[in-house]
Amino acid sequence: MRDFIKIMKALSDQNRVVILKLLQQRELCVCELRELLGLAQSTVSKHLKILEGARLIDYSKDGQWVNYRLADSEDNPYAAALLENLKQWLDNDQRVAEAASRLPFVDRSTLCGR
Amino acid sequence: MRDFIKIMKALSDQNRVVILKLLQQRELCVCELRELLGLAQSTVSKHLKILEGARLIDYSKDGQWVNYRLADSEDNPYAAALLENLKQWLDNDQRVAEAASRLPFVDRSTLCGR
DNA sequence: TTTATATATCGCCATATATCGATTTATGGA
DNA sequence: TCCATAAATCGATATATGGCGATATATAAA
Repeated sequence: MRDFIKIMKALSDQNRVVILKLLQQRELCVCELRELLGLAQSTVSKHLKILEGARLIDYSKDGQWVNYRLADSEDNPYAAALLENLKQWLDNDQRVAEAASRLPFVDRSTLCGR
Repeated sequence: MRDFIKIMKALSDQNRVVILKLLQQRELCVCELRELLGLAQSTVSKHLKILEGARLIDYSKDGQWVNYRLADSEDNPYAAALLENLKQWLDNDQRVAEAASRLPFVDRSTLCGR
């Protein structure tokens, strides 16, 4: 039950759902997500922590960046089912579509560093 | 998105999930749920209102009782998917199993007035 | 019509959550 | 070694949520 509730809570916030929808397209670092969501960096980090705690996303470090991606949730039926469902859902949502449309133009090297 | 979030929020509480699992067995009135959950009547009503707002449950009046049941969510893909998933999930959860085991012995006519 | 009872609503409180700015930590480059 | 920068953590605040008891509403029975 605890795992299930954790996933439901993680999915109970619009910004976190948008993050998952964006990660369906490609891996993203925190600064790219910050730009796409228009939130403070600390807020994005906190959201990512919650998604990670629910085992909906994973990350790997790439130098100074941390790349986040959808979790490979073989051993996690709730996460697997919801992530699968989410692939079909919400593509036409205003906020998702708006952020996704800007995704191709977001690039960490122009955004962050020099 | 709003509908989706509403469903996720509705499913983000253990007691509400237990209610849905119990309603998989049969229709239940508020006083039966109050007994099975061990919560105040007003609290149960509030939970039911939230589940109803997410269109996960429906009700019909039967005299002084109000019978709640799982929603017939044909036109509601999010609710349909989650309710379907929930049928497979959480049967072995401690709280769900405990409440479900008492379900056969709960009867509105003994519970509520005589 | 009065009374009893099942349910809904209201008001309150304690806790949880979303957000931000400031600070800390970690990594890469000078 | 020192500095710049990406990300994490901390601290504060405003809002949301879950719980209860008290009250209001609706229905059935007397």
